[in-house]
Amino acid sequence: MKPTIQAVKGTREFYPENMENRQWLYGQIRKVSELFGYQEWDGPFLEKIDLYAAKSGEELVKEQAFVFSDRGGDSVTLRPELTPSLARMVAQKQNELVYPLRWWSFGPFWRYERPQKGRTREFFQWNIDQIGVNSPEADAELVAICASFLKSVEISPEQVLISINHRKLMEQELIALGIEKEKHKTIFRLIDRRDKMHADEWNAYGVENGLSLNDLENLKTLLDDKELWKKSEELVRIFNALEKMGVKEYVRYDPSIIRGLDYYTGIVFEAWDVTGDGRAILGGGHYDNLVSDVGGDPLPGVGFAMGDVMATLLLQKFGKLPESVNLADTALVTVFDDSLIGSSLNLASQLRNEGIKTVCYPEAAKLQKQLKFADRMGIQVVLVLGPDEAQNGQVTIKNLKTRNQIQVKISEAAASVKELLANPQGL
RNA sequence: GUGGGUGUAGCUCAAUGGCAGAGCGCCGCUCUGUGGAAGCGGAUGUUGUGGGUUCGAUCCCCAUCACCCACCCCA
Repeated sequence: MKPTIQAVKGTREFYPENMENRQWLYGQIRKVSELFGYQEWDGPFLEKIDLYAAKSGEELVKEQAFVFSDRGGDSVTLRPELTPSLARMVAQKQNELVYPLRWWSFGPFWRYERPQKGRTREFFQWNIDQIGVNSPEADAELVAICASFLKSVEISPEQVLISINHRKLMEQELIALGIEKEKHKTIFRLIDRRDKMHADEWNAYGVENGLSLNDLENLKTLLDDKELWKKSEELVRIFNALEKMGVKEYVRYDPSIIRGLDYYTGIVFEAWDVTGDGRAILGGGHYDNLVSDVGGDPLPGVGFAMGDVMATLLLQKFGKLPESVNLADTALVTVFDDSLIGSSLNLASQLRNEGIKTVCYPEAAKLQKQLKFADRMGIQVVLVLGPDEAQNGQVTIKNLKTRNQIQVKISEAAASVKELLANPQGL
C-alpha cells in the first residue's frame, strides 16, 4: 500500500528512532553551548525576504529561499539562515543588552535546492555566536567550541579537523602580489574551488577571470604556504589561545579556506572529514558589519553554524550515534484476560503514581504475544497479573534481560519495579 | 538551473521478448501462564504511470512522474 500523498521533496520524516538521534544531537549541542556559558535563543521561522537581501549573498536569496505570499499579499520566506535575524534582534535592543553576548540556537531552516547527500530542503542548524567583542581570543573561543563538540561526540582529530584562515591576511597577501582589490571577490571564489577542480581546469578558470599565468603561479605558492599564518598577528594569537584551551590537535591552518558568504571580515573556519568525504560539517567566521547592516551601530561578532544532516551522516559513518533505547526505562503491565483488565489498569496507574513510566497492554492477549511486544519495544520489565497472583494479592515481576522473575505483593510492586529499573542485573 | 543513474512484494534486490522469484520482515502453528532461538506452514505484486514496437513487453523504444547521485551554492 503506497501513500497517495508523498512527503514534500527534501523533507525528512522522523520515526521514533530518528527522533531519538535528533534529540540526542540537540542534547550534545546544548551541553557544549552551556558549558561555555552561552544562552539559548531563537528568532522567527518566517521572515520578510528583504531581511536577507541585505547581506546574505545573492544566490541564497534569489535561488534558494522558500518564498510565499501570505493571505495579505506580503512576501514571506521560510528562514534560510539565522544570522540576519540575530543581527536585527541585537540591533533592536542594542543599548540594553549585556556584552559580550553569547547566544546559541538550534532550529529548523529551509533552502530550496536539489536534495542530495548531506543536503535537504528542510534541516536543523546549530548557530552559536559571540557578539560585541573584537579579540582574537573571542574568535578562538568559537573554534574551541567546535572542537569541544567534536570531542564530546567522540570524533577524534584523526577523523575531523577544523581548518582556519583569515580573510584580511589573504587580502593583504593578494595586494602584495599586485592583485587589485576589485578582483578579490573573484579570486576568493577561485580559491574556494581549488580542491574541487582539476589543475588545468582551475588554471583556465583563473585566466578567464583576468589572472595572468604569473598571478596564478604566485597564488598557488600562496595557497601551499602552510606557514602563512605566522604573518598574521591575529592568527598567531588565535593559535596560541587554542593551544592554551587544549584543543590545538583539532585545528590546522589552511590558506585555501575562504567561505562563500560575503559578510565575513576576519577569521573563517570550516570542519571537514579528514578524508575529504562529503562536505563541510560546519563553518563560520568573524564579521564586523552585520549589525550595522540592519541599522544598528557597528558591532563585531564571531560565530558558526552546523547543519544536522552532515553532522548525523558523519556520526553514522564513525558509529557514534547512540543505540536506540526505545522504552528501556518503561515497564509493561500485561493483561491476562478480560476479567483482569481492571486489575491491570489499576496496577499500571499505581506505578505511574510512583513516577514509573508504564505501558498497560490495551487488551487481553496471549502472554506470548505481550512478551514479544515488550521485547520488540525494548521494554525490560514486565508485570504479570494472572489468576494465581490475583488470588494472593500478588504480582509477578519479570526481568526480560535475565529471564528471572519474582512474585511480590501488589502493594510492593512499585518499589520492586523501581529497584529493577535502577539495577537491571539485580534480578 | 545543468548532467548522470534507478524505479519489480512491507524492505533489500534477482530474473527472463513466452507461468513473476529469493532473502529479510510479517502472520499462524509447534507452544491455552512467559519474549529473543529453531522447525513447519501461509499471505503479498495493475513490475512507477501513459503510449509505441511485437503474435506476445516487467524486459526494447518514446514520453512523463518520482527518487538517488554529482555540479551550482551552501549547513
